Amino acid sequence: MTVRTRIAPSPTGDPHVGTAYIALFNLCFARQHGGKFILRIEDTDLARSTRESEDNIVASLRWLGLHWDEGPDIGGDKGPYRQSERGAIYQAHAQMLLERGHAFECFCTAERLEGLRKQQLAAKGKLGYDGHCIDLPRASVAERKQSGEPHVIRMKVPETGVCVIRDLLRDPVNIEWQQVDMQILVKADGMPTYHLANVVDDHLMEITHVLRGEEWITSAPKHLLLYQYFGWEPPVLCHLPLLRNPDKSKLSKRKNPTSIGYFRRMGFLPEALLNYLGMMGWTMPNGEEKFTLDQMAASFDVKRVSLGGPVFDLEKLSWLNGRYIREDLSTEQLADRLVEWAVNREYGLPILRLIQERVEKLSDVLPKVAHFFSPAPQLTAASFEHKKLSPDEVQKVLFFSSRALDALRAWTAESIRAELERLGEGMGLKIRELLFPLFVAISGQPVSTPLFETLQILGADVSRARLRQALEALGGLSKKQTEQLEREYQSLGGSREVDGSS
RNA sequence: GUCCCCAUCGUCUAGCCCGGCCCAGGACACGGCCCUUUCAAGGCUGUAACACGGGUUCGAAUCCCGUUGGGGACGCCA
Repeated sequence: MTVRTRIAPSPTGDPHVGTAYIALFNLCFARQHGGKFILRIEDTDLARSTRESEDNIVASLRWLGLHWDEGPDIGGDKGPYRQSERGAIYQAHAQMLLERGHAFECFCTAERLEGLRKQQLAAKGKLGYDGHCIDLPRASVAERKQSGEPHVIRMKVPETGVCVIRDLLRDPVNIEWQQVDMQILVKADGMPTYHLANVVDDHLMEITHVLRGEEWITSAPKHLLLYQYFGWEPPVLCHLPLLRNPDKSKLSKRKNPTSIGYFRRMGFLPEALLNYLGMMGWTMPNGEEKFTLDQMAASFDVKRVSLGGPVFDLEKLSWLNGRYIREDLSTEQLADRLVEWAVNREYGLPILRLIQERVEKLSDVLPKVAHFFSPAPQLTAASFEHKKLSPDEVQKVLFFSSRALDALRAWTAESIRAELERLGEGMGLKIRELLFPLFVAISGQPVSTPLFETLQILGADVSRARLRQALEALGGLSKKQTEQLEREYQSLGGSREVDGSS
């Protein structure tokens, strides 16, 4: 038996706790059944998939204490899709589907598809491809391909009948084929989409069980159908509940800290975080809440997973973390952990570099760098009083900055600077005015370590959390205000909301 | 809008599959008391839930149907 988890790299390479959550359950499931657990990090979106972000993901998961088996070598490499041989494998498989009549070339333009979507939306009917290119004559297809007209490959889907999904937890789930879209399998750039790559990889890697997030249920029919088209045995599927924000929506970085790096930075112990993840939707048979990975794996039973989406509760995580510090660590060990956490060179050196020329005594250091090692500062509206900026403007700056930073691809001081400068221009504010609320939000004071570098070192998630907390200290934003600000931000040329997930 | 999933304290959950032992148990948070030079921690304790309506049954948190509510999917993202 082989179980796998598949992970898409986030742009910053800092994986989502949801990723670790799924990986944890896969690992326990595999161990319980004496099988292998394989974890693949890959993305067909080449712009996102860098060696560096992959390494970061591996490092974060290892820090948590998660381990996995080496998967089989597909196409002569262990790496991602960018490897040419891998690309050829998907091409060949797509070709196979084309020849067997299970797929077709589609030349529809983005404009046509958009128009179609608008029509469908207006008609309040179901959304999806209308089959425009499904019966194109062979000769015409060949000709248009010859002339270099961009095209994609879509899968065909039965017009009638029902797809029965056997799920370990919610068996059976019935979805009518009519509801299933003619999914694009190969993009215009020749790269496979997740759906094709996923099925082909899993088969070649001899994956027998797939435990993944609930968000995949509705695309399961596509995957099952591909297995059928290829004549392969599909894996056993199991869809786990999704981690939630306090408002019950899918756990997202806009509303919560979600990256493993955030929890690490805020001083959570990996064993506590992993333990906490283990009690999301799952309990030990004896009801014990504190348990190690080994204990969890030893008594794991997927049937004990409860299906309601668990809300990620920072308070309970903190309590559990406290238990680990109190109960499992000697004072010597605590000292070691603290040193390892705080004054290691990787994290500490860049910080010292920022303050070395601003201190006269060693005792000046700690107060100046406190915001790198402490929870969010206690802020009130008074903290943000400024002779030029009105409270409304302060709020606006915080909101816009947070939105602007969300869209950033690379979390570096340089890109942060560029983005904020652009924002300042758009808002007609001097950079020093724009930066004032940010200094306060991040460090609790109007003057502090250089902001862009500070943000980089703190990381995207911690920074985001501080901005969010600052906004709350200012009284919070109503839904209406948020919408209003969002519109204003759009009119400034800001990008739309994006939320990376796994 | 269409389809799918889900539904026990504010939150995480036990119980549900195999109806009675459940006027529902534990944990976080919150309140009280004890311990204590302070604050924590610890001990004791309190408030707090089977979404609603119909069935089935001698009996339903547990089974069935409906309603409501929440979530997810509907991308040349994963």
